[in-house]
Amino acid sequence: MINITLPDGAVRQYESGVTALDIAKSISEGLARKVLAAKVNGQVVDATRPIKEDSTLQLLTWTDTDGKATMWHSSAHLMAEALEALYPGVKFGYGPSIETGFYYDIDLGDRTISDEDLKKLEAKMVELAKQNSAYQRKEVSKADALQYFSTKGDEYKVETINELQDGAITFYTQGGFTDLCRGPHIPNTSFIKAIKLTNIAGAYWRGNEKNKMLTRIYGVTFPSQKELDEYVTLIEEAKKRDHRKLGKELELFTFSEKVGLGLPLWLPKGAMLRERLQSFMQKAQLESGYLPVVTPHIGSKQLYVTSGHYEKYGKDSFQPISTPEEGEEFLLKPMNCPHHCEIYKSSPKSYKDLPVRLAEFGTVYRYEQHGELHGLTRVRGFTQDDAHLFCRPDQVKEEFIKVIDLVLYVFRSLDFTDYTAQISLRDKEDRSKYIGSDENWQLAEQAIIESAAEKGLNTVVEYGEAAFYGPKLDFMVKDALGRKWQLGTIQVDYNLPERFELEYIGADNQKHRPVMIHRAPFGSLERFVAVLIEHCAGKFPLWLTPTQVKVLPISDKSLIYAEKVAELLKKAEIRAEIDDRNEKIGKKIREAELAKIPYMLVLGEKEATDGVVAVRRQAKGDLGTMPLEQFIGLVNDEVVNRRPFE
RNA sequence: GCUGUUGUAGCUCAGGGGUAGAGCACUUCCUUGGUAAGGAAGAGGUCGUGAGUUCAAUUCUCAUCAACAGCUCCA
Repeated sequence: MINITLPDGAVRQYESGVTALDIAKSISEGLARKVLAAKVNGQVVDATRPIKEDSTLQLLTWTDTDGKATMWHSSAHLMAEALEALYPGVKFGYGPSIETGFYYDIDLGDRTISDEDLKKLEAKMVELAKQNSAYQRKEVSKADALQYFSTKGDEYKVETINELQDGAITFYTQGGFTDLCRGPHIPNTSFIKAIKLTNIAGAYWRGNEKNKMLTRIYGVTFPSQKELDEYVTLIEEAKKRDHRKLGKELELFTFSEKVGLGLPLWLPKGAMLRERLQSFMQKAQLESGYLPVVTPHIGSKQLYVTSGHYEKYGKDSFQPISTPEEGEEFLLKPMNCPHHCEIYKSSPKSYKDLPVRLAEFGTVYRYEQHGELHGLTRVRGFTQDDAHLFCRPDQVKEEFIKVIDLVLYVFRSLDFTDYTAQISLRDKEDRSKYIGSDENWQLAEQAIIESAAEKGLNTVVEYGEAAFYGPKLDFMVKDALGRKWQLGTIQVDYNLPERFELEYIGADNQKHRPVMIHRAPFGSLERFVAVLIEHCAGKFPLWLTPTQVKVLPISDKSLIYAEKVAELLKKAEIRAEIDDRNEKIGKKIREAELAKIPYMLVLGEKEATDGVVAVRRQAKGDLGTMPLEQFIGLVNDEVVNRRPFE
């Protein structure tokens, strides 16, 4: 007999060799019907694997992330089975589960597959799922594994097996399909009730652009049709939040082929929104001891040779522009830090002067590959809320923590709660991508890790995500469609001070090297606005929104009163507009609602007579009448406290 | 940059070998209307661009540009 400890702490006894599924059945049949996989001693395994020693056990169902992942991974196998049935000879790459759903990379040879084919494939999957095929695990020797896939002619699997250790290779078979797989899998295909294949895309074999491009089919499955319907609704809602769509509708920004790809044009409403964000940041920075600086949009090529940017990105950047006579070369600035280093150097510094915090909304230009451009989130010209802190080594941590505080203050002020703090470190294998000594990197990494820990940040570590001159603490958020973007970033840098030979005179009257902290809480204004739009679905908080109040006279008869009200609102520094068109009130309201104007004042003869305003709140409706002063007080309160829209 | 899909009016989209259509927006007139679309008339497009096939191309073919999805990249 063995002891099984359940999540609630209860310990039950079972025969050795019992499976998680057996245990589930012993608890209740209903539970057993829902079990997708099991976590035994912290490891996710098949619910049908025998347990032979005392263990802790958690039964995984659809509500567990690992349960979903197992189901989706099994769904990838089901899709592979369907593919093989419909397209004999198809070869398979990788087929993992992802955050929502799964994909499988396949090689169809000369054939192509279209969106219409996905319907057939879905139908085949449904048909196969109904056969209740069990997912059967089998341990195989490396030789046998190679033999199987060589015979089958699947070179991708052969390549994968060649890199595996003998003795650690398993196959899973369901129905007539066998795949190389570590597992785990759901007990059988009947759990997969609703299937949606979402899209087809190309993907390089093993993610390397030098390799052959395979066809990737994405899909998602659910335990019932109801959940699939909910998912479809969710996707539709997300699409409505897309900042590219809302940016157009709300007249915030536009693009022009003639101006150039990835070069956003800010329309008046968007520009004003941007300016408000800038003033907000400037105020916060002034309070935190930052000093403003302004630098030009171009800099001598030599500047970037010194910084190392030229060597690293020179050929993948906009190429230098040169003077007509002398042929001097200048680069559009891709970074503000070299300029700021030169500002630091413009006067000798004492240890008493540090830290020096130089801030600039610096517009930078980077060549991004054509296929990378994406709305405002990935552009070729953008403005960073950049600053560089030059400090003594003993000040690094304190400064770093203050910057974290600032970033968190910004996020809080804008109601951003869903973000992750990512510690971006060097690639473990390839160190050639980075400049500077190991010692400096270790110091920088340590400063970041310690500061993040001290602030109690929830962090994830990502290797290979560091900048070439130093590690970063990146604040990541997701867009409406679940794509992850880096917003704020804080970087510790021991390398640029060396390259620029930055110095200060210490208390010992000797020259010392300062440490630099690069930081941008918004990251770029473009990306930040994009994410903000999606975050609030275009319903900006009152302090940011372009038009705060729309004054709606019911007819010409109340026009004079309405104009007076609009005038008084403007005097109170409230962004008010009047809709004096010859239209019915219903239409004016509808349009203001669709434009997501937070407040509407409906003014007719009654209000004019009583000297009050009838207030309507976007999406909420009529709030009744009140004196204008009271309404102004309401608006000011909402603005001062930076309340979110709802 | 790579693979795939798409490109028709300011916007959203229909159509299809014989030189184009809807809704919204816009203009004018009528209407002075009380909390999400009042009525009528009108204006607006060489169907992304360039070639080819054809008596004839916006429609078919090719190239090119751009957008979208994914991959790769991201100081």
